[in-house]
Amino acid sequence: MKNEQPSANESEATAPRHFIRQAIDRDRAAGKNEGRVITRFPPEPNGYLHIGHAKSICLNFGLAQEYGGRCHLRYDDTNPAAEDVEYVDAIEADVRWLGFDWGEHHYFASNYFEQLYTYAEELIENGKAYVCTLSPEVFKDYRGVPTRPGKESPSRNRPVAESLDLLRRMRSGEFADGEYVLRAKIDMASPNLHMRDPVLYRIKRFHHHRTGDQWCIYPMYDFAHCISDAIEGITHSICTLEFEVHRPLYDWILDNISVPCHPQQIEFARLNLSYTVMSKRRLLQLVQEGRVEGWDDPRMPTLCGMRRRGYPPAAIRQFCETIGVTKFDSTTEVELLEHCVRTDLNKHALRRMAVLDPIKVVITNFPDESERMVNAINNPEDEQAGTRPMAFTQEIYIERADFAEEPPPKYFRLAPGKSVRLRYAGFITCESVEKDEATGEIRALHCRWDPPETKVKVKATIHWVSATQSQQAEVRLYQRLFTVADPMEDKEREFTDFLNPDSLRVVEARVEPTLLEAAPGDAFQFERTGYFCADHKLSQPGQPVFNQVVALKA
RNA sequence: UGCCGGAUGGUGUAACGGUAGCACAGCAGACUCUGAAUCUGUUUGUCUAGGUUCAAAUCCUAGUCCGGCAACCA
Repeated sequence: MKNEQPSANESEATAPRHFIRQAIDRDRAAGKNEGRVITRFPPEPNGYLHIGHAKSICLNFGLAQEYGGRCHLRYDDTNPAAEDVEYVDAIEADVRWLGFDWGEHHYFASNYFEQLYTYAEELIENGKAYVCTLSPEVFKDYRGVPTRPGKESPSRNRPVAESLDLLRRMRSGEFADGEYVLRAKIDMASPNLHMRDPVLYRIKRFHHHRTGDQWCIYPMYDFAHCISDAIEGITHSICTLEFEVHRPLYDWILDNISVPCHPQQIEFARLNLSYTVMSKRRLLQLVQEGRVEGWDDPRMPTLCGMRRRGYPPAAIRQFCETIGVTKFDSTTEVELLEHCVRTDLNKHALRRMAVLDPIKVVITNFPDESERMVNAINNPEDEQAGTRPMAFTQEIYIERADFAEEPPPKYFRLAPGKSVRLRYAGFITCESVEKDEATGEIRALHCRWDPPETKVKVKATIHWVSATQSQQAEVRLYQRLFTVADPMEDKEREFTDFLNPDSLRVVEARVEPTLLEAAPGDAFQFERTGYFCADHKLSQPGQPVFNQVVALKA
């Protein structure tokens, strides 16, 4: 399937003026940054991107596009203990797949290590930072708690020259991990814990995926992030709510060093989705415990999972626009995401017939060996998609659920003595039921056939495939990964207790022969059943495996 | 019990002193060679209490409830 780029008016058409757009409008009206809008998407390469990241990606890249600016892709790779190059490539593939392009603007915080270090020395020289010798345990004690102020470190008034010397020796590898840290000199009595002389650099002997063993000291997020933003000339540094309390520190650092500009940090609420979990830690746990088949398992809320599942990127973008941007911590119902997926696929997916749980129907008045070609419409939403021929034969398969021996009230489909229309192929009336004598299981239905021209009044049309011409294909049916809307709600139990044991069901379906030519990623609507997509991992040439993207509405 | 943020139907959002709107979900109906799509109708909402005003979701005061913050993580 083609990955169409998001058009500029894709978001503008329905764009509500959420508070970040309003802030940017105000800045531009006031002539701030000469009206430029430069944003950034700053993932840490320590896990795979999920639908929550998509919200941030669409926001940052979308805003840049909307205002004629640009968005940088920058890795926040300041903690080599957690990060790996494996994730870098995966992140890029996901952002591209979503439809966004960073152009030349591809950066790593680690590219700035030398500059960052220079700013650290500047801070010391200005008396705004010092090297502290407190051990981690004592350090914690000195920090105090939210309701009680902290205590000043004995190192706080260390002479500038001494701190400078110590920092240089930290860098040169003279000390053991954790022996010294560089701290900002702010206010140990601040009600904001992050302002109580926060750590700026720590000694950490870890091989970095980009800088190798060049460094044994690494900057903390708070120090690296704001300066990286300033170096890149970011105008609006958009992040999630939990960084709100970091904003005073973000501003303090930039106010106390000679950076070229001072970006503005703006926080918004991260996405929560019902019937799933969204933290990297828990997603990793599902993978490691083998609860799913990997990060890209189609049941995962990861972008690679959704890609395999067959979610169109345009649907995810539409979803991200629809949910809006606020500072209110909320949970969006997964039904809305599914609605966006169906809306997109309804317009674009070719229709095909596939019988997931086949039961044989023998047409009693149809000549043996003979076949009748019918014309099936490929996509009623798109005339350009044309038609295809389908062979109607003496024996066909229909869905087991489309026959009821004792039909309940309001059951419109096939039953003994009752008629239904076969999609594009006339009508059948059930004359007799052939059962296995031992088990009572229905083996086949014997039906009389009437051509399409016949004037018959039926309430239902069902799908079918030729028994002799259809092919076998593996189809994977998915349900929600969890049985409850909020797997984290019950604090007494593990979220894995709520895993849905039926989240994956594999069936052998009978499909139209042309479906065997489906290429990985091709999406179809199996009529009356749902949307399906050829899996790019499990499919073999000529033998596709289909993932259920989403069912049709009941 | 400290600081920061937040509160509009079941859910997500809009309205920025002037008719509480949209989408999803639900329900009912129309249409239909997909019980889909489409179309129509419809149930349900401004956290509470005061105040300002001709007029308050919106401004003010007090409260209630919810989220975040005490990694040498990001």
